[in-house]
Amino acid sequence: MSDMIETLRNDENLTPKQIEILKAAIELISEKGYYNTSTSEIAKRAGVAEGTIFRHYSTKKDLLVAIVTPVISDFSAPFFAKQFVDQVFRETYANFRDLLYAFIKNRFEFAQSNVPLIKILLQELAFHPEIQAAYKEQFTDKVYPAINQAIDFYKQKGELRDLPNETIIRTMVPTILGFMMTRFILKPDQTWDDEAEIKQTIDVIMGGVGKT
Amino acid sequence: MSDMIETLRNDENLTPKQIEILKAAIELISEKGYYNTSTSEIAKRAGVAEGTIFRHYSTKKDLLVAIVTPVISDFSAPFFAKQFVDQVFRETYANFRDLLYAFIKNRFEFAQSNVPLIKILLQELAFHPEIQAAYKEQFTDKVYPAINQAIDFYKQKGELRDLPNETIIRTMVPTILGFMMTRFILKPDQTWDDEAEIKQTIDVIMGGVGKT
Amino acid sequence: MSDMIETLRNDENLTPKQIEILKAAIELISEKGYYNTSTSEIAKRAGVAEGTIFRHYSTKKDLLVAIVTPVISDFSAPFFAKQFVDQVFRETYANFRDLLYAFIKNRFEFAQSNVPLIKILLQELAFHPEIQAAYKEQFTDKVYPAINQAIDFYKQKGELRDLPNETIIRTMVPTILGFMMTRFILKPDQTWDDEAEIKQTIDVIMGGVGKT
Amino acid sequence: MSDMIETLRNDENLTPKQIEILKAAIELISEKGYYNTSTSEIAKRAGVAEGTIFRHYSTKKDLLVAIVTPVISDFSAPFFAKQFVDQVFRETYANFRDLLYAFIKNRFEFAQSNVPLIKILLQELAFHPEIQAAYKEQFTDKVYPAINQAIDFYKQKGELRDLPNETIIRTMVPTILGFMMTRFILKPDQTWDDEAEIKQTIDVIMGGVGKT
DNA sequence: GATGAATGAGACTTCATTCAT
DNA sequence: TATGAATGAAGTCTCATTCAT
Repeated sequence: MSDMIETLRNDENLTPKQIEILKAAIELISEKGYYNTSTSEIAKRAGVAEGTIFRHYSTKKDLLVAIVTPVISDFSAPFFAKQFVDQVFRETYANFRDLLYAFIKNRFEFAQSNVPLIKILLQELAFHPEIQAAYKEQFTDKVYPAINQAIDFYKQKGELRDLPNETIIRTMVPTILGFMMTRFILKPDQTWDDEAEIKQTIDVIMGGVGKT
Repeated sequence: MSDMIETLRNDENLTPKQIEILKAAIELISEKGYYNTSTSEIAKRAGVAEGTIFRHYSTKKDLLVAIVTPVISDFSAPFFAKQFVDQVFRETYANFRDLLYAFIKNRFEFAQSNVPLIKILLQELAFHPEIQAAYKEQFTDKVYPAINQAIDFYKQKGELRDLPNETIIRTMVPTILGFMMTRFILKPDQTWDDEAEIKQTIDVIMGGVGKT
Repeated sequence: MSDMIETLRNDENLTPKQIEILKAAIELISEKGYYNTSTSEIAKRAGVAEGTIFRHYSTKKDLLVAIVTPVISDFSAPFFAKQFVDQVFRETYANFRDLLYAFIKNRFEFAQSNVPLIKILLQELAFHPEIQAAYKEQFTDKVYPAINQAIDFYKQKGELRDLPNETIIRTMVPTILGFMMTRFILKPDQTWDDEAEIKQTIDVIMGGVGKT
Repeated sequence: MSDMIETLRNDENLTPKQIEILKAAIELISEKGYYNTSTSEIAKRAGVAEGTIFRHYSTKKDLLVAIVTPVISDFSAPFFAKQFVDQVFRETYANFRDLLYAFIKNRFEFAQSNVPLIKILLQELAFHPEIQAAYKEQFTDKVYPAINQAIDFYKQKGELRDLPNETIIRTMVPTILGFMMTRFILKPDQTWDDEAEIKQTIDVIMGGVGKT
């Protein structure tokens, strides 16, 4: 998991103690939830004094937000940067299936190395307006327009049925998320044939929104 | 919402105070979450003394469990009672599409009148082993075998592709749940054409697991 | 000191524990100041659990305000009730000297039985806007107008020099307060001839503002 | 205010950082009180590291004492140096009125340029034995004997009534302090005719203790 | 001398739970 | 059965002080 943090924050300057705090907090909160994890526990596991936590994050909730918001932006960032959508889509992916495959594969790998963070995000999103705000900003500003554009593009190419974009999205998103949640959170210990599952997920989506 | 509780508990003997407590608890916990709702708040909204809550539910968590476990059984109960599966399936539903429609419609209505309870269930499932136990029992013992049987039945009738049952279920469940969660929890205020959405949901599923 | 509290609050309904809390808080805060007195200390001295304090006063500062505001109103109340000023002044006190004597005597006795409370008031007034508000209300609304009226009355009777009322007040108030503070707070343990001191205080005031 | 500090400490060797620390501490403590001012705040406003404060003042209270004790001695110093009393009094001031005027005028100006320091002194005197010690030493050793001597001198000259010195002092001190506190602390923003007020203050005192 | 990250004791406050009435 | 005052353990957070750099 230290990989994860290094990955996520290699641009910020985190002191070693700060990294320990984040690691401990992620572990504990992801296991037991935000409200069942006390700052003293986090401090103990991180090997720092409790006061040290508050030197870096002035509030317990600040710590949570500091943990969770990067996941939100990192989850959507790579695939939905504007120029990516504009330029790369049409050149790179011959058809919607290919795009879908690349996308799911890529996000699958991201999810795989960020399970605890994603768990925390899903669990706490419901109760913390601060997290909701970060989430909404990311999705309404970046993800949603990008998906829309992609859908329009492949509709024009005749690969998608003439359903409202909303409907197409509402078909895709829960299918993909449902797969990933089952895979990584609900039944992470089961043995999985990931390639086959990804293909099946794509089949489901294409069956629902693709042109025969 | 009092309807809901009366419906859910018409077999148990609940005193009026107990009903007020449950109603208050459901409202508050569903709005703000279990850990952000204090027993004193529940007591105040229910119009009872704080001690009264503990006369009926010896623990705050007991109260939560008392709220949540009925939803779990009620959610699966009607459709998955063993005799229902055995006898009714083959007689009633000409094909898998019809079964799916009836099932989704029926559970849709149930969800509609139990939004707060379902919200609580989803939010707290992650943190309370007691709830997980109830959930697992219900699903492994009742729902899963029933679905399995139904799938086998319609596979034999040649309506479903020859995928592992597991895969078929993992296609169906997130698709249906994803629809309902979007419909009732994420965007309850949007105007919805429910019939159309249900059909689209069925299309997606059939596209993924049905034989062409 | 229990006298004091009974006196001050005999109209409110205070539980025994609440009285213990107030007594302990008054003692400790008056000795060591608000910021040097912890709620746990107060609880210990009062013989209650720390939580009990917060059942009655939702904040440490609330407790302080509850202690201090009654002194503010009680200090000015009896002598400055409007009807008192209107009717009693001119009938009861032949001259300003007599009024002054009655007033100082009366407030002297009040101060005597409320030393700890007055200490707290003086010490904390500077830092707590809540207390300042109560103080301002009491003085601008009640005390100040009453004094003004009395001064005008005795000016007309030719007993006071023709100074601005402001000046007269600024002569009287610090002289009286200075006496009482020296008497009760700075040197309470010295032996005092109170009657003589009161007369001297009156002489000073009359020397400054009275007509020869 | 930097004037003030330079004035007060031109004999000590203060580094620039130390001066910044003192200035910041005086400003903040005088505004918000000792307990509401944290060392980190002082450090920030002074533009130094928190540790630097503790290099110069080993304790937060040491810093307070370092701020407050000079005011105590400076307030009394010039007028009450022994030789001053002995030699200058009888030569310089024809009568008590003149002495009083010179004294009040002089201390008035001192107070005027030291408002924040005096505020701190008054506020914290009650709670810090260290400050009380400095105060007592100054007054019992220097101020009190000097005043006594002066009073005796002017009593012999027949200008003061034959009251106990104690009584005369207790008339003078609160009257003068009361005026200055009203002038500089309670209502500093009101427009004041200082000369007139000083004269009135003297009138009050003379009315109380002077021979007619 | 100066820094500022780290400390840890202790402050205030919350709240599920108990129990005498 | 119902009450609600009382409890006390545990939580979050503050801050004067230390110390390695």
